[in-house]
Amino acid sequence: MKIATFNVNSIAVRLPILLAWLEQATPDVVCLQEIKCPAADFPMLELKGLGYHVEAVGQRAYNGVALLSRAPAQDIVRALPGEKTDDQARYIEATIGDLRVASLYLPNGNPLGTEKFTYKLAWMRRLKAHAETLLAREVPFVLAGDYNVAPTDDDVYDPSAMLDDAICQPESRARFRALINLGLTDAFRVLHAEPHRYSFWDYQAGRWYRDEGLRIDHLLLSPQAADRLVAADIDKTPRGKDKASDHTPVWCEIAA
DNA sequence: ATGGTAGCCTTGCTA
Repeated sequence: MKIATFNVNSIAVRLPILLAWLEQATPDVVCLQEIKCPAADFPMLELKGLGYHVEAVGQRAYNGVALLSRAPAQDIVRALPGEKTDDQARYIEATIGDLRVASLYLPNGNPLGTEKFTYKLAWMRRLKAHAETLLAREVPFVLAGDYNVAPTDDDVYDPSAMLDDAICQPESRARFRALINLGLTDAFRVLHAEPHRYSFWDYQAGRWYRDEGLRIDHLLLSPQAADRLVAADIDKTPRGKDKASDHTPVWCEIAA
């Protein structure tokens, strides 16, 4: 089963690029982030036309996540547990085949010293707690999405330029490592040792043209899913097109 | 050089 994560930065604007990528890459499951629309406005028909079931959690203007899957999604959870007052559309999880799959959009957290960074760290604490719950169920799972964390300086084009960014803070990285230390596997990194492979390039300052990016989109696998990992990579093709997202898809293949 | 660009339903916010 091929599972991908793609922050589209508006599904309305990115639909042509997404459809072209689905036809070329033929993933079985796609975790989308930043759809930036209410679920009712999601372009269901176009995706059903390519053979995908669609489940989305959205809101107006910001955030929003979705799951596309060739097999129907079952037992859907539409929010990250642990905070009833959090109404930001950042999490959806479902059973697809024999896997539990989540599409998550972790808060960016900038600027430092504000409630935005506090919210990011609290969200990461909740994600860890929920991962522990999933591990206790002993069902293979994949937590895929835009983590807004570059795990190490190898995942950053210029660490000195990111010293004051929430994406590279020691606290952000410590909470990401806490997820890994539960026994989760970074699907791309475990198969690719080479540094400076990116999934995001800022629109500004010619970052894409100069390959100055960040690796912040990740697929974290439970031990039972990691045992079945056969391939993973970043597909830069969609980022090079006209009207591209600032992110590009990351994918992994889990043996049946 | 504290800018630059993109998408929001905009005159600023988020990234």
